[in-house]
Amino acid sequence: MSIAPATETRLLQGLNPEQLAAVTLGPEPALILAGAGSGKTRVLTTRIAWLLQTGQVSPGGVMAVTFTNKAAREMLTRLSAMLPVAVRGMWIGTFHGLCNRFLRAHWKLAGLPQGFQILDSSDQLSAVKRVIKAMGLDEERFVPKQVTWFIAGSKEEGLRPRDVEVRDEHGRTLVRVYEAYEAQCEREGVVDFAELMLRSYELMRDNDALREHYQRRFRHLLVDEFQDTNRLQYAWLKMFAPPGREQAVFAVGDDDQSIYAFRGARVGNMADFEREYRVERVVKLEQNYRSFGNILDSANALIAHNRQRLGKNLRTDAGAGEPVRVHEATSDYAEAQWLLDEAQQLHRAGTALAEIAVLYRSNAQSRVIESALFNAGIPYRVYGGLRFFERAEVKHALAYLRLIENANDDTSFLRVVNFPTRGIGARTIEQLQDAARASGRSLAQSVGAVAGRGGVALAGFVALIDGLRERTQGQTLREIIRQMLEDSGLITFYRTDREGQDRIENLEELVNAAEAFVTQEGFGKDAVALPVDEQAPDAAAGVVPDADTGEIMSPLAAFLTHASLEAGDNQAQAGSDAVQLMTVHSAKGLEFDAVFITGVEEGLFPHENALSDADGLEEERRLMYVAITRARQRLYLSFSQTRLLHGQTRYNVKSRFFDELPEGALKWLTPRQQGFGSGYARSYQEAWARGSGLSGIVGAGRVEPAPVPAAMASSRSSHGLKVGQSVFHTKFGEGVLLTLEGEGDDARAQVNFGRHGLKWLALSVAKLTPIE
DNA sequence: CGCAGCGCTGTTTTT
DNA sequence: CAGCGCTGCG
Repeated sequence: MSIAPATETRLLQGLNPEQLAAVTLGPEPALILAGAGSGKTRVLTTRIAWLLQTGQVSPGGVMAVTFTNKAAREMLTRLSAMLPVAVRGMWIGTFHGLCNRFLRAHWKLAGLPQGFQILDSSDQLSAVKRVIKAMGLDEERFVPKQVTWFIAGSKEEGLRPRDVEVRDEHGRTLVRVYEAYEAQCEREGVVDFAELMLRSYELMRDNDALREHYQRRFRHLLVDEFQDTNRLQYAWLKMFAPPGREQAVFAVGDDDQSIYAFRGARVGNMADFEREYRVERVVKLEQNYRSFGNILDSANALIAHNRQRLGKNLRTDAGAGEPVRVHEATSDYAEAQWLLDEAQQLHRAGTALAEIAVLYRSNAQSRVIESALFNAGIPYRVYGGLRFFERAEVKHALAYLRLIENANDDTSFLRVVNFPTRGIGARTIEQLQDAARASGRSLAQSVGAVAGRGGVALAGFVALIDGLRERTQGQTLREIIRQMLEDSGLITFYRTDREGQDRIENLEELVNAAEAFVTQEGFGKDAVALPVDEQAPDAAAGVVPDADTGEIMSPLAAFLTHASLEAGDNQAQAGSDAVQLMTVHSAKGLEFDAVFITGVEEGLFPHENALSDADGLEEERRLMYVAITRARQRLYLSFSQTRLLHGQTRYNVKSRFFDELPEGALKWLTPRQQGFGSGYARSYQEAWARGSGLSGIVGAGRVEPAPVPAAMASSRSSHGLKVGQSVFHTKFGEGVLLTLEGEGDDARAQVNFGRHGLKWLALSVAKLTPIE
């Protein structure tokens, strides 16, 4: 190794022994179990820098894969801060970004048109809808969303239509839809996200020369968030670096933070990787640099309840710190009010608002909190809303741009053929689609087949697009977009629209985004570097065109690719000092001085839909683990007795996760519930006071009656139970009565028994005793 | 063709 | 409750 030792020393300075071991591992397969806050990104980037600096690999021999653009950017930024390296030759990016790069280079071999465009999820949904319609299927039985899910799921398992196992008629039809969808994408020259992965995988698998070329090229592959990879992504990786070869795969992940099983992530890939690659060194990064002891103790104790683990325990040198504060509220509204007060106090004591995060399990919970913050005039930012390139007006504009690039993009055609309205109605489009279907051509190619007034209007639309294409020939991206905004009538339309001002601003912003895209440093690197794909590689000569040399694709096509691959930030005022509101999922990877985890209730967190199987519960627990480990100094957990959900008051019990946290690390801000139900008496009274619920309460059997307000005594029902009431069951223990149905012997009650779940009980059979 | 009103349905999400 | 998609009317 011909390096200046001084530089190497500087690079490795400050790493702890585990990190150092990971960073300086030899060229062998390695699995790094990186706990939350253990300096994972630092290890990843330092390793790349170290490999480069010590001359073990050249930039062109490095591939580093992440899941999100943000993570990829972060890696690039940190890397270039460490080393004055040309990041140019390195393949650092998201799985999909790298696949795009690969397919742009080898489009011909992959059987794609040169300027193929990428469908985002909403484009894909409308494409599937069209297929379902065209096949004359019932959308009730073949729900477009589910069909889309089926297609993406199949692709992510590596299955083409012919590979999918069919059990019944319904399955057979699904496969036919999948087939037709593929044919349609092919015809229109578009690919969806999963297709990017699958196509790349198949090309590597089937083309020996190409595969050998890339295997020779990439010496070091680094994978971030390995626990989130799906089957196809792992298979893809194995194509670039098969087990038992000399390439070094450096997989970094944390099985305890696997929270995406529901979308196909396979934690099992970690164990498979260890086995298949015969990993000798599993390095655990357990030193945590983020949180204080009580927070980590809570996280460790909680996650210890999961059975399926590789095993890992976080530790810190930071001391115990503050206790984890627990708050019980009477209602979601009260919870929000309390949280607001606490946040204000923190802020007054010097915590920046942006360092305060409010986490929740599902988006529906944000509303109450938002309104509390809004009314108090505290700035906040909600993550996960509509993102820039997903906004309707922006998508309209992009559709025009896509048509300029590719007239056969039917998805885009349908999106804007009558927007702004130009007298092209449903029946005209119907005729056009029939004609297109009959001739197997695109909509744009079929306009001639429609007669009458509709035909004229259609011809006018096609002429508009053609005109735009001709007029913008050779213009800059900025000019193209400006011209399109004018000619399409979008600007004019929104100018007369009541709420059009914001939309016009967004369209202006699109021009800026394009400008930024063109001038940004990375231009020409990712989407734009469009290599020459010289026919099929000459296997005999061993010459394969590589993805890093070649011609430039048009700025417009590059920009459209960028827009699909990176949906942009969500609109909220980034940068300003504001409380951060988000789901636990979107909090992954982030950290804050103070964190509120709200709605820690049975049915919500863990979510009721995840309770049907043990795996579901374990994923919920990992989710809670992720939430807890976001906090640096202060952590709050709160739950509420009642919550307005779907317009109905729900009566909740505190989450079972509280029983899994170390009592010594917690501080209850509200009186701890003693024995059965003391916490519920209040909710019941409140429910009564509000006039919801209401049939009254009678002590049944041996249990003493609750103190019943006089007004209620008159409305007793025969079973003596009411909604919101705490009850005791000999088998399931304490619970809260959610619903009452039927009369007399038919009366049934739905009860939330916390860890035993939601139960329907026949009152004539079940012994339910009210608890005070 | 466009709009108003009705009814249904509610986890988590990146690319 | 609230957002969406579909229907039916003008």
